[in-house]
Amino acid sequence: MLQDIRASNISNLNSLHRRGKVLFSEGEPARGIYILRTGRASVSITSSEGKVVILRMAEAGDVLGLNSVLRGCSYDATVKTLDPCRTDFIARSEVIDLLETQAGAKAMLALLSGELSELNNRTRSLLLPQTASGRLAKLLLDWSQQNGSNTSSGEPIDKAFTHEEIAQMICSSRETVTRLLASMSRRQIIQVNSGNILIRDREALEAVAVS
Amino acid sequence: MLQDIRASNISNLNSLHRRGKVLFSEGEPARGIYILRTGRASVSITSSEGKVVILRMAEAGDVLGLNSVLRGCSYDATVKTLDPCRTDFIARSEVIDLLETQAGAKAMLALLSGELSELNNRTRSLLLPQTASGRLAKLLLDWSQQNGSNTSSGEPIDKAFTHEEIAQMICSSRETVTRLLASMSRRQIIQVNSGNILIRDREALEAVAVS
DNA sequence: TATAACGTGTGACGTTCGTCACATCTAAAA
DNA sequence: TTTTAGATGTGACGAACGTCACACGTTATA
Repeated sequence: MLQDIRASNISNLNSLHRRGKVLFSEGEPARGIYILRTGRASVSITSSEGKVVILRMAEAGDVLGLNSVLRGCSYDATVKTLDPCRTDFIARSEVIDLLETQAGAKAMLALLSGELSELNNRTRSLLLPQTASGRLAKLLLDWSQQNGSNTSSGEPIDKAFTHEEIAQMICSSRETVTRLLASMSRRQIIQVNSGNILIRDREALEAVAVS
Repeated sequence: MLQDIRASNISNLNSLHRRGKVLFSEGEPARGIYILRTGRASVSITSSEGKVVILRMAEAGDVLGLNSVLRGCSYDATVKTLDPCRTDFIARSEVIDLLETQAGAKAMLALLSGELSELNNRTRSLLLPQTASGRLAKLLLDWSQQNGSNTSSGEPIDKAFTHEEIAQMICSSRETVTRLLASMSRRQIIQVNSGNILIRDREALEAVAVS
């Protein structure tokens, strides 16, 4: 696997980044790939007027920028750390070399395949629900599935994001997120604690998600 | 290249389809890939309530369903022909065999890479503009770029889609598309003829696209 | 030619939600 | 502790647009 690069003889650059560091921005020539070792990072796109949409949250083990590097073009998204992060970096030329090995090519195929599936899911979650409440409900359900994958609705979601960040994930505004979370709380569908969210009525949340 | 499969010894199934035929639907187990030889087809996703979003228009040479086949899961989109179409079909088992060859793996890598880039672009076009007019303007500009890639704005766009189809491409409603096209016509930005659209004022259209 | 079936044009209306404005609350820095 | 920056809560307002309803045009199919 490409992520196990430390075991190989590829020269990689290990770095530590503070919270909020931009690893690379949309439009910069793709100089190489980053492998996230610890911490989380957001993968987002930005419009010329500054609107931001977060496409996915990267976690430890994720490879960032691979497709842009393979295509030899500019990065097609911006990656910003949400926590202090440790990363490995592999320069473009070495990635291209890896492409010639059977194992390397297959590893990259698996990575791109995974990225494609994930982007497909995100696209579906963002484009199909017509309302902001639908997108928010879907996001919460996705989170609860990733978290403890128990069917029991007892597990709280410990994703600690600001309303602003959530808004960017569901293509909405900060105020709308505040209002929707408050409304769902009032209706006993969820319970918002400091630092986590608990789903109290999964049926109701699923009903909102399809609206 | 995978698309040149006719030259190889892979057993492929060549078929003719009428306009409107569904090659495969979201959720069906991925039995194999389709290679579009002639005609166009829409790649779309559907919500449980019937809302349809067209993610891309496939054209001759495009390979459909590859990622789902590689992952061994269900198709993640629905493909419907817009014209009478001729297709080749390659069963999953043969695709998996191809994966073991260096050339096959690299060809698939290139295909997935292209798909990922395209989906990224579509995502950007659909999620970043906050208004329907912005998304429509962006769609028209994309079309004019694909068409005659001349910078001269004289080339008409000969895509013949119904307002309903355009609405599904820009996540809007049929009525809104009708109204927006009429409005842009009135403002001398475009000229709508039967079967094609001419961009008369590219500057203005670009201004609408970023709004 | 008749008659659907489908695409298009347009008015009226209400909901959703983005935006502005400001208050309050929390937590980090000084 | 005080200060300050960021996060959250909430009201008011209006633009955008989805939906319903129906008229009109234009191809196909009988």
